[in-house]
Amino acid sequence: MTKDPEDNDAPPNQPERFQQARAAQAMAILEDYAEMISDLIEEMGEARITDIASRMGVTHPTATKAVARLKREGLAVSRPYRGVFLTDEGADLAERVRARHRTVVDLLVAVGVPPETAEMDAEGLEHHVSETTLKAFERYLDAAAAK
Amino acid sequence: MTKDPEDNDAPPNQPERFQQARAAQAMAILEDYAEMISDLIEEMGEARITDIASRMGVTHPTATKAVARLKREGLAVSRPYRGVFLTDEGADLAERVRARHRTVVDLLVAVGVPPETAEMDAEGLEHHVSETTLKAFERYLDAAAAK
DNA sequence: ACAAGAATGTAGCCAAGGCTTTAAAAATAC
DNA sequence: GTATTTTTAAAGCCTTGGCTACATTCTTGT
Repeated sequence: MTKDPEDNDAPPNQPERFQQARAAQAMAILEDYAEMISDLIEEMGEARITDIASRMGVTHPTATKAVARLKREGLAVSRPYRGVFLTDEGADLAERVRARHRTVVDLLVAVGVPPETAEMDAEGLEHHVSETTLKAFERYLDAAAAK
Repeated sequence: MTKDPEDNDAPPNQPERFQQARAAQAMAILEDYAEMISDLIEEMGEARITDIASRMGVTHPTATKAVARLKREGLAVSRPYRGVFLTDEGADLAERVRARHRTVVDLLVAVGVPPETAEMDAEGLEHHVSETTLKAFERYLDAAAAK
């Protein structure tokens, strides 16, 4: 065992890595709700709290709180007893999230993950895929398609 | 806009997908701490609260609480003012996490992600990679190596 | 028109995972 | 052997994101 304090071969940026992973996690829920609201509006013309909750697998009060956070962040608007709508910024976010989700699923499938599993895992994975990695995924998929 | 309640083309398992992503998240921090403790023991012969905290990028009280959770889950043991050690179960977990981390980084690099970015993203991604997906990654890497 | 049921909102609880501040114990230095 | 410094612990606060229970408001059926 090396108890020598000199022998420190941990990457110096390791704390930042974890901090960044935590930051990504903080965005994750907002992203999920924004995308869900966007989906619901597209499919049913409006996003009701009840529908959001049931699709997210949470109770209505939880959905209400999440929507409150979205509103606080300027991503959504709503009036009491009415549906929830996205601001331009929120709609933008939802669109980016949706595109990223597709890319992640496609990449997983491309490397041999069963589609059903790819869908499952992408739900958690997508929030931690950086811009750089996303670009790399797109390039890989393009190359594979052109093969 | 389709307000027809019949038109419900959401996958019925969508709530489960989100619930599973949330469950994975709950394990994530335990996994990170277990792996970190394992790293420190290997590198320095013991894992001290101070070192754990500084590498995780948190304050010591936060690290202490995390260790308390690990102990509660039967993954670690420690006595006051002594280092932290992993139980067999904890060591097992750490080893699995470490292996998975390597596989994820390797796969990212294999599809064209810059190594530094791969390290970064893997920190968040790894916790959401299912067994099935991990196996697929391994097969892909084997195939690429044998090419 | 109004009663019943469904949807939404509000209040309050809990655990997790951060933080700061303060206290005690251990290790070290003199 | 004592004093100082470092490490650990303890207490208490905050936010997030779940929950249940209860109150209110809409909507709908008759």
